[in-house]
Amino acid sequence: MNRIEILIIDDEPQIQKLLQINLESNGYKVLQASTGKEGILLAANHAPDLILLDLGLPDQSGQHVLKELRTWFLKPILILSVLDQENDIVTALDSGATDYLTKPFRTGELLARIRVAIRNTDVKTVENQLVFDDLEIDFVARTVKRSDEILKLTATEYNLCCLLAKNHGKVLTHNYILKEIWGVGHQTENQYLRVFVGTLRKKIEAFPNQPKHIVTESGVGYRFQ
Amino acid sequence: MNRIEILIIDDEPQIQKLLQINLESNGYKVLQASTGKEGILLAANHAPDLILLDLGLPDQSGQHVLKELRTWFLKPILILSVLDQENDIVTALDSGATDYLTKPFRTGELLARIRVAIRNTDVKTVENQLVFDDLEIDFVARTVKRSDEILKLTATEYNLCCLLAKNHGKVLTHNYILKEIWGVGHQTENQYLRVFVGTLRKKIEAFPNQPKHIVTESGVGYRFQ
DNA sequence: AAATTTCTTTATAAAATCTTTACACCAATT
DNA sequence: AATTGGTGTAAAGATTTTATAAAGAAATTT
Repeated sequence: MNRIEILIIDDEPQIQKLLQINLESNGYKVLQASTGKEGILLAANHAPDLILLDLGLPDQSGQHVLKELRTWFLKPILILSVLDQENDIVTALDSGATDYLTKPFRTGELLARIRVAIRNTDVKTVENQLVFDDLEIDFVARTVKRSDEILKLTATEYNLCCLLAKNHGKVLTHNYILKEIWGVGHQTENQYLRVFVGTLRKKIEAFPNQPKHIVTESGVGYRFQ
Repeated sequence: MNRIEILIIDDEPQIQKLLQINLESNGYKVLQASTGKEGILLAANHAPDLILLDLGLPDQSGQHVLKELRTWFLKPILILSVLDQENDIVTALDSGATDYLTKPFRTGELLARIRVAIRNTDVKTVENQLVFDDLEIDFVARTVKRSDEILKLTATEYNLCCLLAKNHGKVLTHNYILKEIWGVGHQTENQYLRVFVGTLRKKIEAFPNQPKHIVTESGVGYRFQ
Protein backbone atom coordinates (compact mmCIF):
# COMPACT_ATOMS: atom_id res chain seq x y z
CA MET A 1 0.00 0.00 0.00
CA ASN A 2 1.26 3.45 -0.88
CA ARG A 3 1.85 5.82 1.95
CA ILE A 4 -0.17 9.01 2.12
CA GLU A 5 1.84 11.94 0.81
CA ILE A 6 1.64 15.36 2.42
CA LEU A 7 3.09 18.56 0.98
CA ILE A 8 4.13 21.26 3.45
CA ILE A 9 4.36 24.79 2.07
CA ASP A 10 5.95 26.90 4.83
CA ASP A 11 9.05 29.05 4.98
CA GLU A 12 9.88 28.65 8.69
CA PRO A 13 12.55 25.93 9.07
CA GLN A 14 11.53 25.08 12.65
CA ILE A 15 7.92 24.46 11.62
CA GLN A 16 9.08 22.44 8.61
CA LYS A 17 11.23 20.26 10.85
CA LEU A 18 8.56 19.88 13.52
CA LEU A 19 5.94 18.90 10.97
CA GLN A 20 8.26 16.56 9.12
CA ILE A 21 9.17 14.64 12.27
CA ASN A 22 5.60 14.37 13.45
CA LEU A 23 4.12 13.44 10.11
CA GLU A 24 6.80 10.90 9.25
CA SER A 25 6.55 9.24 12.64
CA ASN A 26 2.85 8.83 11.91
CA GLY A 27 3.52 7.05 8.67
CA TYR A 28 3.02 9.90 6.20
CA LYS A 29 5.40 10.67 3.38
CA VAL A 30 6.49 14.31 3.46
CA LEU A 31 7.25 16.80 0.69
CA GLN A 32 8.53 20.28 1.51
CA ALA A 33 8.43 23.67 -0.17
CA SER A 34 9.33 27.04 1.29
CA THR A 35 7.80 29.36 -1.30
CA GLY A 36 4.43 29.55 -3.01
CA LYS A 37 5.93 29.03 -6.44
CA GLU A 38 7.88 25.96 -5.35
CA GLY A 39 4.78 24.63 -3.59
CA ILE A 40 2.58 24.90 -6.66
CA LEU A 41 5.26 23.21 -8.77
CA LEU A 42 5.65 20.33 -6.31
CA ALA A 43 1.89 19.94 -6.02
CA ALA A 44 1.62 19.70 -9.81
CA ASN A 45 4.45 17.19 -10.15
CA HIS A 46 3.77 14.92 -7.18
CA ALA A 47 -0.02 15.20 -6.79
CA PRO A 48 0.14 14.85 -2.98
CA ASP A 49 -2.86 13.59 -1.01
CA LEU A 50 -3.00 16.65 1.20
CA ILE A 51 -1.37 20.07 1.45
CA LEU A 52 -0.44 22.03 4.58
CA LEU A 53 -0.21 25.67 3.56
CA ASP A 54 1.18 28.57 5.55
CA LEU A 55 -0.44 31.88 4.64
CA GLY A 56 2.70 33.92 5.40
CA LEU A 57 4.95 33.03 2.50
CA PRO A 58 7.93 35.11 1.36
CA ASP A 59 7.13 35.35 -2.35
CA GLN A 60 3.35 35.70 -2.65
CA SER A 61 0.20 35.88 -0.57
CA GLY A 62 -0.91 32.55 0.79
CA GLN A 63 -4.52 33.34 -0.09
CA HIS A 64 -3.38 33.72 -3.68
CA VAL A 65 -1.52 30.40 -3.62
CA LEU A 66 -4.63 28.78 -2.20
CA LYS A 67 -6.82 30.10 -5.01
CA GLU A 68 -4.24 29.09 -7.59
CA LEU A 69 -4.04 25.56 -6.19
CA ARG A 70 -7.81 25.26 -6.02
CA THR A 71 -8.20 25.82 -9.75
CA TRP A 72 -7.09 22.21 -10.20
CA PHE A 73 -6.07 20.62 -6.87
CA LEU A 74 -9.14 18.95 -5.39
CA LYS A 75 -7.72 17.17 -2.36
CA PRO A 76 -7.62 18.69 1.16
CA ILE A 77 -5.68 21.90 1.80
CA LEU A 78 -5.21 22.74 5.50
CA ILE A 79 -4.16 26.26 6.33
CA LEU A 80 -1.60 26.93 9.07
CA SER A 81 -1.27 30.59 9.90
CA VAL A 82 -0.27 33.06 12.60
CA LEU A 83 -3.17 35.23 11.42
CA ASP A 84 -6.07 34.88 13.83
CA GLN A 85 -8.37 37.45 12.24
CA GLU A 86 -11.85 36.10 11.55
CA ASN A 87 -11.69 37.77 8.17
CA ASP A 88 -8.63 35.78 7.07
CA ILE A 89 -10.17 32.54 8.28
CA VAL A 90 -13.48 33.09 6.50
CA THR A 91 -11.76 34.15 3.27
CA ALA A 92 -9.51 31.09 3.29
CA LEU A 93 -12.35 28.67 4.03
CA ASP A 94 -14.54 30.21 1.33
CA SER A 95 -11.65 30.06 -1.14
CA GLY A 96 -11.58 26.31 -0.81
CA ALA A 97 -9.49 25.60 2.31
CA THR A 98 -10.51 22.42 4.09
CA ASP A 99 -9.53 23.58 7.57
CA TYR A 100 -7.70 26.45 9.27
CA LEU A 101 -5.37 26.18 12.27
CA THR A 102 -3.83 29.12 14.05
CA LYS A 103 -0.16 28.99 14.96
CA PRO A 104 1.07 27.96 17.42
CA PHE A 105 -1.00 24.83 16.86
CA ARG A 106 -1.14 21.66 18.89
CA THR A 107 0.45 18.78 17.09
CA GLY A 108 -2.04 16.19 18.24
CA GLU A 109 -4.93 18.33 17.08
CA LEU A 110 -3.28 18.92 13.70
CA LEU A 111 -2.81 15.19 13.24
CA ALA A 112 -6.45 14.57 14.19
CA ARG A 113 -7.62 17.21 11.71
CA ILE A 114 -5.45 15.65 9.01
CA ARG A 115 -7.14 12.33 9.76
CA VAL A 116 -10.56 14.01 9.44
CA ALA A 117 -9.61 15.58 6.12
CA ILE A 118 -8.33 12.30 4.71
CA ARG A 119 -11.32 10.39 6.08
CA ASN A 120 -13.66 12.77 4.24
CA THR A 121 -11.93 12.52 0.88
CA ASP A 122 -11.59 8.75 0.82
CA VAL A 123 -15.25 8.36 -0.02
CA LYS A 124 -15.51 10.34 -3.21
CA THR A 125 -13.01 9.94 -5.96
CA VAL A 126 -10.93 12.96 -6.62
CA GLU A 127 -10.09 13.44 -10.25
CA ASN A 128 -7.65 15.82 -11.77
CA GLN A 129 -8.85 15.18 -15.23
CA LEU A 130 -12.12 15.01 -17.10
CA VAL A 131 -12.85 12.96 -20.20
CA PHE A 132 -15.74 13.46 -22.62
CA ASP A 133 -15.59 11.05 -25.53
CA ASP A 134 -12.73 12.32 -27.70
CA LEU A 135 -12.06 15.28 -25.40
CA GLU A 136 -9.70 15.10 -22.44
CA ILE A 137 -8.98 17.91 -19.98
CA ASP A 138 -6.05 17.61 -17.58
CA PHE A 139 -6.24 20.27 -14.87
CA VAL A 140 -2.80 19.47 -13.48
CA ALA A 141 -0.98 19.65 -16.79
CA ARG A 142 -3.30 22.46 -17.91
CA THR A 143 -3.89 20.76 -21.25
CA VAL A 144 -6.88 19.91 -23.41
CA LYS A 145 -6.56 17.01 -25.83
CA ARG A 146 -8.78 16.00 -28.73
CA SER A 147 -8.13 12.48 -29.97
CA ASP A 148 -4.84 12.45 -27.99
CA GLU A 149 -3.73 15.60 -29.77
CA ILE A 150 -2.87 18.54 -27.49
CA LEU A 151 -4.88 21.60 -28.47
CA LYS A 152 -3.37 25.04 -28.43
CA LEU A 153 -5.77 27.15 -26.36
CA THR A 154 -5.28 30.70 -25.17
CA ALA A 155 -5.60 31.43 -21.45
CA THR A 156 -9.18 32.66 -21.78
CA GLU A 157 -10.20 29.78 -24.00
CA TYR A 158 -8.75 27.33 -21.48
CA ASN A 159 -10.52 29.00 -18.55
CA LEU A 160 -13.81 28.99 -20.39
CA CYS A 161 -13.38 25.36 -21.38
CA CYS A 162 -12.61 24.35 -17.78
CA LEU A 163 -15.52 26.30 -16.37
CA LEU A 164 -17.95 24.65 -18.76
CA ALA A 165 -16.41 21.19 -18.36
CA LYS A 166 -16.39 21.31 -14.57
CA ASN A 167 -20.10 22.10 -14.68
CA HIS A 168 -20.94 19.64 -17.43
CA GLY A 169 -24.63 18.88 -17.69
CA LYS A 170 -25.60 22.17 -16.08
CA VAL A 171 -26.69 25.21 -18.03
CA LEU A 172 -24.44 28.14 -17.15
CA THR A 173 -25.99 31.55 -17.74
CA HIS A 174 -24.20 34.21 -19.77
CA ASN A 175 -24.12 36.33 -16.70
CA TYR A 176 -22.48 33.67 -14.58
CA ILE A 177 -19.86 32.77 -17.18
CA LEU A 178 -18.95 36.40 -17.76
CA LYS A 179 -18.59 36.95 -14.04
CA GLU A 180 -16.39 33.88 -13.62
CA ILE A 181 -14.09 34.49 -16.58
CA TRP A 182 -13.95 38.26 -16.97
CA GLY A 183 -14.88 39.25 -13.43
CA VAL A 184 -17.70 41.35 -12.06
CA GLY A 185 -18.42 44.39 -14.18
CA HIS A 186 -18.28 42.62 -17.51
CA GLN A 187 -21.59 40.89 -17.12
CA THR A 188 -23.28 42.72 -19.97
CA GLU A 189 -20.76 41.98 -22.68
CA ASN A 190 -22.38 38.91 -24.16
CA GLN A 191 -20.52 39.37 -27.41
CA TYR A 192 -17.16 38.45 -25.79
CA LEU A 193 -18.69 35.18 -24.86
CA ARG A 194 -20.04 34.47 -28.35
CA VAL A 195 -16.66 35.15 -29.89
CA PHE A 196 -14.83 32.89 -27.45
CA VAL A 197 -17.38 30.11 -27.62
CA GLY A 198 -16.88 30.36 -31.37
CA THR A 199 -13.11 29.99 -31.29
CA LEU A 200 -13.34 27.29 -28.65
CA ARG A 201 -15.79 25.29 -30.73
CA LYS A 202 -13.49 25.52 -33.71
CA LYS A 203 -10.81 23.85 -31.62
CA ILE A 204 -12.65 21.26 -29.54
CA GLU A 205 -15.52 20.29 -31.82
CA ALA A 206 -15.24 17.88 -34.72
CA PHE A 207 -17.97 19.83 -36.54
CA PRO A 208 -17.96 23.36 -35.10
CA ASN A 209 -21.21 24.27 -36.82
CA GLN A 210 -22.93 21.27 -35.24
CA PRO A 211 -21.44 21.46 -31.75
CA LYS A 212 -21.69 18.31 -29.66
CA HIS A 213 -19.92 19.51 -26.53
CA ILE A 214 -20.81 23.16 -26.12
CA VAL A 215 -24.54 23.45 -26.71
CA THR A 216 -26.22 26.82 -26.71
CA GLU A 217 -29.35 27.37 -24.69
CA SER A 218 -30.79 30.32 -26.52
CA GLY A 219 -31.65 33.24 -24.32
CA VAL A 220 -30.06 31.61 -21.29
CA GLY A 221 -26.47 30.45 -21.71
CA TYR A 222 -24.39 27.42 -22.62
CA ARG A 223 -24.21 23.82 -21.47
CA PHE A 224 -21.31 21.40 -21.74
CA GLN A 225 -21.89 17.72 -22.38
CA MET B 1 -36.10 23.77 -3.27
CA ASN B 2 -35.81 22.70 0.35
CA ARG B 3 -33.74 24.69 2.77
CA ILE B 4 -30.79 23.10 4.56
CA GLU B 5 -31.79 21.95 8.02
CA ILE B 6 -29.45 22.29 11.01
CA LEU B 7 -29.99 20.69 14.42
CA ILE B 8 -28.51 22.48 17.44
CA ILE B 9 -27.92 20.38 20.56
CA ASP B 10 -26.97 22.80 23.32
CA ASP B 11 -28.42 23.51 26.76
CA GLU B 12 -27.43 27.19 27.05
CA PRO B 13 -30.41 29.35 26.06
CA GLN B 14 -28.23 32.31 25.02
CA ILE B 15 -26.19 30.17 22.64
CA GLN B 16 -29.37 28.60 21.27
CA LYS B 17 -30.83 32.03 20.56
CA LEU B 18 -27.61 33.39 19.07
CA LEU B 19 -27.22 30.40 16.78
CA GLN B 20 -30.85 30.37 15.77
CA ILE B 21 -30.83 34.02 14.73
CA ASN B 22 -27.58 33.74 12.80
CA LEU B 23 -28.45 30.52 11.05
CA GLU B 24 -31.96 31.54 10.12
CA SER B 25 -30.82 34.88 8.74
CA ASN B 26 -28.46 32.87 6.52
CA GLY B 27 -31.28 30.84 5.10
CA TYR B 28 -30.93 27.69 7.16
CA LYS B 29 -33.82 25.94 8.84
CA VAL B 30 -33.15 25.41 12.55
CA LEU B 31 -34.08 22.60 14.94
CA GLN B 32 -33.26 22.82 18.62
CA ALA B 33 -32.60 20.36 21.42
CA SER B 34 -31.25 21.03 24.90
CA THR B 35 -30.39 17.50 26.02
CA GLY B 36 -28.52 14.64 24.43
CA LYS B 37 -31.54 12.40 24.51
CA GLU B 38 -33.75 14.97 22.86
CA GLY B 39 -31.06 15.67 20.29
CA ILE B 40 -30.72 12.06 19.24
CA LEU B 41 -34.50 11.76 18.97
CA LEU B 42 -34.79 14.86 16.81
CA ALA B 43 -31.90 13.76 14.61
CA ALA B 44 -33.61 10.41 14.08
CA ASN B 45 -36.98 11.93 13.26
CA HIS B 46 -35.98 14.89 11.13
CA ALA B 47 -32.75 13.73 9.47
CA PRO B 48 -31.14 17.19 9.51
CA ASP B 49 -28.39 18.05 7.05
CA LEU B 50 -25.93 19.04 9.77
CA ILE B 51 -25.68 18.91 13.58
CA LEU B 52 -24.10 21.44 15.92
CA LEU B 53 -23.29 19.61 19.15
CA ASP B 54 -22.24 21.05 22.48
CA LEU B 55 -20.10 18.68 24.52
CA GLY B 56 -21.33 19.99 27.89
CA LEU B 57 -24.85 18.60 28.06
CA PRO B 58 -26.84 18.18 31.30
CA ASP B 59 -27.94 14.57 30.90
CA GLN B 60 -25.05 12.72 29.31
CA SER B 61 -21.52 13.29 28.04
CA GLY B 62 -21.35 14.99 24.66
CA GLN B 63 -18.66 12.56 23.54
CA HIS B 64 -21.13 9.80 24.20
CA VAL B 65 -23.88 11.52 22.22
CA LEU B 66 -21.43 11.99 19.36
CA LYS B 67 -20.54 8.29 19.29
CA GLU B 68 -24.20 7.35 19.51
CA LEU B 69 -25.11 9.64 16.60
CA ARG B 70 -22.22 8.40 14.51
CA THR B 71 -23.49 4.84 14.59
CA TRP B 72 -26.02 5.88 11.95
CA PHE B 73 -25.88 9.63 11.23
CA LEU B 74 -23.54 10.23 8.28
CA LYS B 75 -23.84 13.94 7.69
CA PRO B 76 -21.57 16.59 9.27
CA ILE B 77 -21.43 17.01 13.05
CA LEU B 78 -19.67 20.15 14.26
CA ILE B 79 -18.65 20.30 17.90
CA LEU B 80 -19.07 23.50 19.91
CA SER B 81 -17.44 23.28 23.32
CA VAL B 82 -15.94 25.30 26.14
CA LEU B 83 -13.40 22.50 26.55
CA ASP B 84 -10.11 23.55 24.97
CA GLN B 85 -8.07 20.51 26.00
CA GLU B 86 -6.24 18.91 23.11
CA ASN B 87 -7.34 15.58 24.43
CA ASP B 88 -11.05 16.40 24.10
CA ILE B 89 -10.56 17.77 20.60
CA VAL B 90 -8.64 14.76 19.34
CA THR B 91 -11.12 12.35 20.90
CA ALA B 92 -14.08 14.14 19.32
CA LEU B 93 -12.49 14.36 15.88
CA ASP B 94 -11.48 10.71 16.01
CA SER B 95 -14.99 9.77 17.13
CA GLY B 96 -16.37 11.15 13.90
CA ALA B 97 -16.77 14.88 14.48
CA THR B 98 -16.39 16.92 11.32
CA ASP B 99 -14.98 19.99 13.03
CA TYR B 100 -14.43 21.38 16.53
CA LEU B 101 -14.87 24.99 17.64
CA THR B 102 -14.03 26.29 21.08
CA LYS B 103 -16.47 28.59 22.84
CA PRO B 104 -16.66 31.50 22.66
CA PHE B 105 -16.58 31.07 18.90
CA ARG B 106 -16.76 33.72 16.19
CA THR B 107 -20.05 33.61 14.33
CA GLY B 108 -18.59 34.35 10.90
CA GLU B 109 -16.05 31.58 11.30
CA LEU B 110 -18.73 29.13 12.41
CA LEU B 111 -20.83 29.97 9.36
CA ALA B 112 -17.80 29.54 7.09
CA ARG B 113 -17.03 26.16 8.66
CA ILE B 114 -20.66 25.12 8.18
CA ARG B 115 -20.33 26.05 4.51
CA VAL B 116 -17.17 23.92 4.25
CA ALA B 117 -18.92 20.97 5.88
CA ILE B 118 -21.92 21.23 3.56
CA ARG B 119 -19.69 21.74 0.53
CA ASN B 120 -17.94 18.47 1.33
CA THR B 121 -21.12 16.45 1.45
CA ASP B 122 -23.33 16.25 -1.57
CA VAL B 123 -26.55 17.24 0.10
CA LYS B 124 -27.77 18.88 -3.09
CA THR B 125 -28.96 16.72 -5.98
CA VAL B 126 -32.05 15.18 -4.38
CA GLU B 127 -34.16 18.23 -3.58
CA ASN B 128 -33.42 19.92 -6.86
CA GLN B 129 -35.39 17.74 -9.16
CA LEU B 130 -38.93 16.60 -9.82
CA VAL B 131 -39.86 13.31 -11.44
CA PHE B 132 -43.20 12.44 -13.06
CA ASP B 133 -43.14 8.98 -14.59
CA ASP B 134 -40.98 9.32 -17.71
CA LEU B 135 -40.48 13.05 -17.18
CA GLU B 136 -37.61 14.45 -15.11
CA ILE B 137 -36.96 18.11 -14.36
CA ASP B 138 -33.62 19.18 -12.93
CA PHE B 139 -33.75 22.75 -11.67
CA VAL B 140 -30.02 23.02 -11.02
CA ALA B 141 -28.92 21.71 -14.40
CA ARG B 142 -31.89 23.50 -15.97
CA THR B 143 -32.78 20.44 -18.00
CA VAL B 144 -35.93 18.48 -18.72
CA LYS B 145 -35.58 14.83 -19.67
CA ARG B 146 -38.09 12.42 -21.20
CA SER B 147 -37.00 8.80 -20.93
CA ASP B 148 -33.47 9.98 -20.01
CA GLU B 149 -33.29 12.03 -23.19
CA ILE B 150 -32.58 15.74 -22.72
CA LEU B 151 -35.34 17.79 -24.38
CA LYS B 152 -34.55 20.95 -26.24
CA LEU B 153 -36.85 23.56 -24.71
CA THR B 154 -36.78 27.29 -25.33
CA ALA B 155 -36.49 29.63 -22.35
CA THR B 156 -40.23 30.31 -22.25
CA GLU B 157 -41.14 26.66 -22.68
CA TYR B 158 -38.81 25.74 -19.82
CA ASN B 159 -40.25 28.44 -17.55
CA LEU B 160 -43.78 27.34 -18.30
CA CYS B 161 -42.91 23.71 -17.72
CA CYS B 162 -41.31 24.51 -14.35
CA LEU B 163 -44.21 26.66 -13.23
CA LEU B 164 -46.70 23.92 -13.98
CA ALA B 165 -44.53 21.14 -12.55
CA LYS B 166 -43.79 23.00 -9.32
CA ASN B 167 -47.54 23.35 -8.81
CA HIS B 168 -48.43 19.86 -9.93
CA GLY B 169 -51.89 18.77 -8.93
CA LYS B 170 -53.12 22.35 -8.66
CA VAL B 171 -55.06 24.11 -11.39
CA LEU B 172 -53.30 27.29 -12.48
CA THR B 173 -55.54 29.89 -14.06
CA HIS B 174 -54.70 31.43 -17.43
CA ASN B 175 -54.41 34.74 -15.71
CA TYR B 176 -51.94 33.48 -13.13
CA ILE B 177 -49.74 31.70 -15.65
CA LEU B 178 -49.62 34.71 -17.95
CA LYS B 179 -48.66 36.95 -15.06
CA GLU B 180 -45.91 34.60 -13.91
CA ILE B 181 -44.33 33.93 -17.30
CA TRP B 182 -44.94 37.08 -19.33
CA GLY B 183 -45.33 39.53 -16.46
CA VAL B 184 -48.14 41.83 -15.48
CA GLY B 185 -49.74 43.51 -18.46
CA HIS B 186 -49.98 40.39 -20.62
CA GLN B 187 -52.77 38.82 -18.66
CA THR B 188 -55.28 39.01 -21.47
CA GLU B 189 -53.27 37.27 -24.17
CA ASN B 190 -54.57 33.76 -23.75
CA GLN B 191 -53.45 32.85 -27.24
CA TYR B 192 -49.76 32.97 -26.21
CA LEU B 193 -50.52 30.36 -23.65
CA ARG B 194 -52.33 28.06 -26.09
CA VAL B 195 -49.43 28.21 -28.50
CA PHE B 196 -46.83 27.48 -25.83
CA VAL B 197 -48.83 24.75 -24.16
CA GLY B 198 -49.09 23.26 -27.63
CA THR B 199 -45.36 23.26 -28.35
CA LEU B 200 -44.60 22.07 -24.83
CA ARG B 201 -47.01 19.16 -25.16
CA LYS B 202 -45.38 18.17 -28.42
CA LYS B 203 -42.09 17.86 -26.58
CA ILE B 204 -42.98 16.39 -23.21
CA GLU B 205 -45.99 14.25 -24.04
CA ALA B 206 -45.80 10.81 -25.61
CA PHE B 207 -49.14 11.49 -27.35
CA PRO B 208 -49.52 15.28 -27.60
CA ASN B 209 -53.16 15.03 -28.65
CA GLN B 210 -53.97 12.97 -25.56
CA PRO B 211 -51.92 14.87 -23.00
CA LYS B 212 -51.15 13.01 -19.78
CA HIS B 213 -49.06 15.66 -18.02
CA ILE B 214 -50.54 19.00 -19.01
CA VAL B 215 -54.29 18.68 -18.62
CA THR B 216 -56.57 21.49 -19.69
CA GLU B 217 -59.30 22.60 -17.33
CA SER B 218 -61.64 24.21 -19.81
CA GLY B 219 -62.58 27.76 -18.96
CA VAL B 220 -60.16 27.89 -16.05
CA GLY B 221 -56.58 27.01 -16.88
CA TYR B 222 -54.15 24.10 -16.88
CA ARG B 223 -53.10 21.45 -14.40
CA PHE B 224 -49.88 19.43 -14.33
CA GLN B 225 -49.83 15.82 -13.16
C1' DA C 1 11.34 48.05 -31.71
C1' DA C 2 9.17 44.84 -34.62
C1' DA C 3 6.53 40.83 -34.89
C1' DT C 4 3.29 37.86 -33.11
C1' DT C 5 -0.39 36.61 -30.47
C1' DT C 6 -4.39 37.54 -27.97
C1' DC C 7 -8.23 40.34 -26.76
C1' DT C 8 -11.84 43.66 -27.78
C1' DT C 9 -14.99 45.81 -30.83
C1' DT C 10 -17.83 46.38 -34.90
C1' DA C 11 -20.55 44.72 -38.66
C1' DT C 12 -23.46 41.58 -40.74
C1' DA C 13 -25.52 37.18 -41.83
C1' DA C 14 -27.96 33.31 -40.00
C1' DA C 15 -30.76 30.98 -36.81
C1' DA C 16 -33.92 30.60 -33.25
C1' DT C 17 -37.65 32.31 -30.80
C1' DC C 18 -41.69 34.97 -30.06
C1' DT C 19 -45.91 37.14 -31.65
C1' DT C 20 -49.74 37.37 -34.48
C1' DT C 21 -53.12 35.78 -37.71
C1' DA C 22 -56.02 32.39 -39.63
C1' DC C 23 -58.75 28.62 -39.32
C1' DA C 24 -60.32 23.99 -37.77
C1' DC C 25 -62.28 21.52 -34.02
C1' DC C 26 -65.32 20.23 -30.16
C1' DA C 27 -69.09 20.50 -27.04
C1' DA C 28 -72.95 22.83 -25.32
C1' DT C 29 -76.76 25.76 -26.46
C1' DT C 30 -80.24 27.76 -29.33
C1' DA D 1 -78.61 22.59 -38.19
C1' DA D 2 -76.62 26.85 -36.96
C1' DT D 3 -74.46 29.58 -33.23
C1' DT D 4 -71.31 30.40 -29.60
C1' DG D 5 -67.29 30.20 -26.56
C1' DG D 6 -63.37 28.02 -25.60
C1' DT D 7 -59.52 25.35 -27.39
C1' DG D 8 -55.74 23.37 -30.55
C1' DT D 9 -52.63 23.67 -34.62
C1' DA D 10 -50.17 25.52 -38.44
C1' DA D 11 -47.75 28.94 -40.46
C1' DA D 12 -46.32 33.71 -41.69
C1' DG D 13 -44.09 37.78 -40.12
C1' DA D 14 -41.48 40.34 -36.55
C1' DT D 15 -38.11 40.39 -33.27
C1' DT D 16 -34.44 38.81 -30.64
C1' DT D 17 -30.50 36.13 -30.11
C1' DT D 18 -26.52 33.89 -31.91
C1' DA D 19 -22.53 32.82 -35.13
C1' DT D 20 -18.79 34.32 -37.82
C1' DA D 21 -15.53 37.17 -40.01
C1' DA D 22 -12.62 40.70 -39.74
C1' DA D 23 -10.43 44.96 -38.23
C1' DG D 24 -8.35 47.63 -34.63
C1' DA D 25 -6.24 47.75 -29.81
C1' DA D 26 -3.55 45.80 -26.36
C1' DA D 27 -0.44 42.68 -24.58
C1' DT D 28 3.27 39.48 -25.13
C1' DT D 29 7.18 37.55 -27.31
C1' DT D 30 11.17 37.77 -30.15
